[in-house]
Amino acid sequence: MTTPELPTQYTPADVETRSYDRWVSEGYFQADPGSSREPYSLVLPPPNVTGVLHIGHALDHSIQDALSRRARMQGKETLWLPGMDHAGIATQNVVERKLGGEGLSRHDLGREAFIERVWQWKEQSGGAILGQMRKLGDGVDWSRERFTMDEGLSRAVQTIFKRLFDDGLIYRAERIINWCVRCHTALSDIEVEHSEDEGELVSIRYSDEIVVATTRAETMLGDTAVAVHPSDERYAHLIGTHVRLPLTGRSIPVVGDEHVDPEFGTGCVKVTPAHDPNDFEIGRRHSLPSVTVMDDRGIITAHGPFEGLDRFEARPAVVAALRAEGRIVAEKRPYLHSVGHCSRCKTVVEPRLSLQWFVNVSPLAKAAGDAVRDGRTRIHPPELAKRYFDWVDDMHDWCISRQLWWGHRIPVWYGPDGEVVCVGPDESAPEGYTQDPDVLDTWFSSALWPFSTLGWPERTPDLARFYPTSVLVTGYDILFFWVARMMMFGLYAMEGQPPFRVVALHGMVRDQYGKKMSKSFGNVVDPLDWVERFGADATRFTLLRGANPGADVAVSEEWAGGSRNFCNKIWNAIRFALMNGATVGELPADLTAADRWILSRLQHVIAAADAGFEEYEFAKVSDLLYHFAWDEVCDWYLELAKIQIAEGREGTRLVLGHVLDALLRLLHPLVPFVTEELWRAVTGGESAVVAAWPTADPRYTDPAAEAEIIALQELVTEVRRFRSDQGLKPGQRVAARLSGSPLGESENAVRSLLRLEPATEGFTPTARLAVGGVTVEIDTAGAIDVVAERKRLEKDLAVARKEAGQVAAKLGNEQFMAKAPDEVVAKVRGRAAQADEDIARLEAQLAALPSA
RNA sequence: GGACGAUUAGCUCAGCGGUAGAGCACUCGCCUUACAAGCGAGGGGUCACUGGUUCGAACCCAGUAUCGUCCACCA
Repeated sequence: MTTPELPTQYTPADVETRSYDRWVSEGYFQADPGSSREPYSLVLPPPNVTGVLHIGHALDHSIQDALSRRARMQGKETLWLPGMDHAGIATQNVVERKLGGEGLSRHDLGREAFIERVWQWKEQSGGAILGQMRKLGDGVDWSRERFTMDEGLSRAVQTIFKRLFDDGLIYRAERIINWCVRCHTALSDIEVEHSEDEGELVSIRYSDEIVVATTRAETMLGDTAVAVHPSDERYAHLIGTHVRLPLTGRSIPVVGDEHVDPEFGTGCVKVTPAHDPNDFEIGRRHSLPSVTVMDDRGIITAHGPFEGLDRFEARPAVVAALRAEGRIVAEKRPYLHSVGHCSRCKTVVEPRLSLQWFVNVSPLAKAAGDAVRDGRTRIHPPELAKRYFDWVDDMHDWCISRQLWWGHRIPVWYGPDGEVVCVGPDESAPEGYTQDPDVLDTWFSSALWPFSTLGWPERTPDLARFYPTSVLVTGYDILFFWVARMMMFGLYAMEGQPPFRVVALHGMVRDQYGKKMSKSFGNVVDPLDWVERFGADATRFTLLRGANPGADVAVSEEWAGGSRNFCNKIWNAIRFALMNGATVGELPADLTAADRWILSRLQHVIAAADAGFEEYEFAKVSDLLYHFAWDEVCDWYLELAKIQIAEGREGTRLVLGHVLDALLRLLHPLVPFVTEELWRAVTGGESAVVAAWPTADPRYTDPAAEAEIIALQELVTEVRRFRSDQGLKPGQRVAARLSGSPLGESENAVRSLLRLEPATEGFTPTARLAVGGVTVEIDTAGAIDVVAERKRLEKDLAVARKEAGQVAAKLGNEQFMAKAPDEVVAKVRGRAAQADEDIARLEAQLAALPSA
């Protein structure tokens, strides 16, 4: 065994630069589809190539790394596949902004040169992300790194598009879509964020009898009807008549439509089919024309005085003009209403009539719902499944075309006479056809990630072996964007096999007050900053300690510091063990109670850790190991081991080695760097990465030893409490006489821990403590603070009497005795006995106190 | 407008039917040769409110309040 000199303080920067390259070059993270081991696979939610990883990614990665490292240690053929997403609109925006800084627009460059620029940016930005992942210690299979715009993944996109097209599940239609006037593209419904914004609700008189209300006055230029409820008595007689539209003088019909709520406002609605989704539907039902009054930049195109104005300039201008004509009958300002914003640039989204490509999601969404309903995929925590169903069961068709340049180009070509041809991979469009200029929504290719990365549409060994993946780990915020769509496409492309068996959702990382992190608020944590200051292990451990399933994680520097301290604690425990000759080997039969106790506790901890991992309870697992390591191993066992080693007990060295070896392996998935270093030092093994995951061994379960050590702990704590209360310095030795129930071999340990001298000639006890049948008489070699001690004993006595009273009342309650389960009654009886014992003890101690 | 979640110690959170817990913070005492990034001993909570179910409720049910999140085409 090697016994390297470990410094007294652990320095994460040193430890964390040593292992990663070796892990990769040894091929530990590289999966083999040909092995006979049970497969365990997961795909990394691909970060956007645009940015750098934020603390939320660090949480996501820490969980996945923990799961995959444990699976690997369990002997499974483990694949964690990394990669990145081209993130169409987000990336294009970033590069456009950079161009803007040079005074250029993408149009100045032209499509091809612009895309070239984006690729350059991708190389640079993507590299930064890979560096971050290495620093975090992500055990991913670099040989399988993928990018959504790779050739193979692009083939997958084209293949599934063609398949969906041929199945009639992709269609092109003129619809009202969400349009971002800044990004110049259509957006899907979920790319629109709604917020309650201030606006102005104006009521406009269209005729003597008809008043309509609107928050978007400029759209009235495109009105082609007024709608009322067909059974609204006030207006029924007007249906079929016409009114003259103010400002334009156009004559528009009054129609009756069920959509109108007679209770709301005046009961009359202006109908603008080209600029409002509801109005579009009304227009369809009544064959109304659509009049477009705004272009793709939000500039008014309707001929007249407003032409050329931006929509937000036109709005007050139109209102002013109407007021001048005496048409405004009421204004409500401020008027709070829900306004959609582009999720990328926050610009107010404009509903716009436009020709776009859509996925008919009905059959796909049904299948996606069923797969979770029948348990082929389990959503964890289950509470979040309801959200998933709500979404999947009522999904609108998905607008997939984007008027962008960066992305997968829509594989549809148009002939000179309007022919439409969808071109699959390895096919080419007929001569003279031109390709649709648009690209696909970035989530279209993300939806293929779990199988496109494994080689689909080819039938590769990876696909056969690692699909469906074992688990998907991601934040609940992209349940709809991504998870639901992977489910839809996975089930469609892979003959009903869902992309993952489990979806394990985590929350968002928040600051120490539970507030959302935002750049403007200045509370954003950069994971690399923490890695530098506290270490990657501490950063990961901090995140995992807070990771309750589906719940947000509040983190702070204090927590990170605490995690760093924990790593240091482990470091020093190992340092102590190595200095004391801890070793791994066959355990002898003659072990002390302390040895048997810690071995027994270890078995419980292994079982509990397994249970926690199975349920994705990372906070529980972290907490469990934290307390086992710190409270039990370090604070008690190590202290007892010191005494036993001084006594020359060989078994203790072996137990120490055994327990620390197992503890390091248990901790390795959570804090890989420091455990790797220490585990190699303790065991001389090759690497914790490929070490076996500990399994509980019932032979070491020992309730008697556990009871014995618990009794010892209580006794020691009580005496320490006395010493502390009495102001006896820790170093001060006092004489004591122990008697009563058998402490057996532990008496020496108790004396050592408490620095109790044997009672010799002239021993005159000044205090008598009794715990669990053991009586300790102490000669403090001087007067004790009788008043303080009496006060404390009386307080404890009062507590004990109260407890005794409560418990007696319970035992005297017939209903309780009749209905409570036996184990509960037994427990209460135990409490009664304990209370009686406490009372007797405290009374005796009080009686033994010398009078003041 | 719907749906879901939360409300427990100063802060962040566990506990989800049988004696209120953790980390950090706080108080007191300690440089006890693994660790002061440490050790020992403490203080601190009518578990949001009101009812109900139960022998027994932080935990189950109903309602109220306050936060939060998601979803929504009400002009």
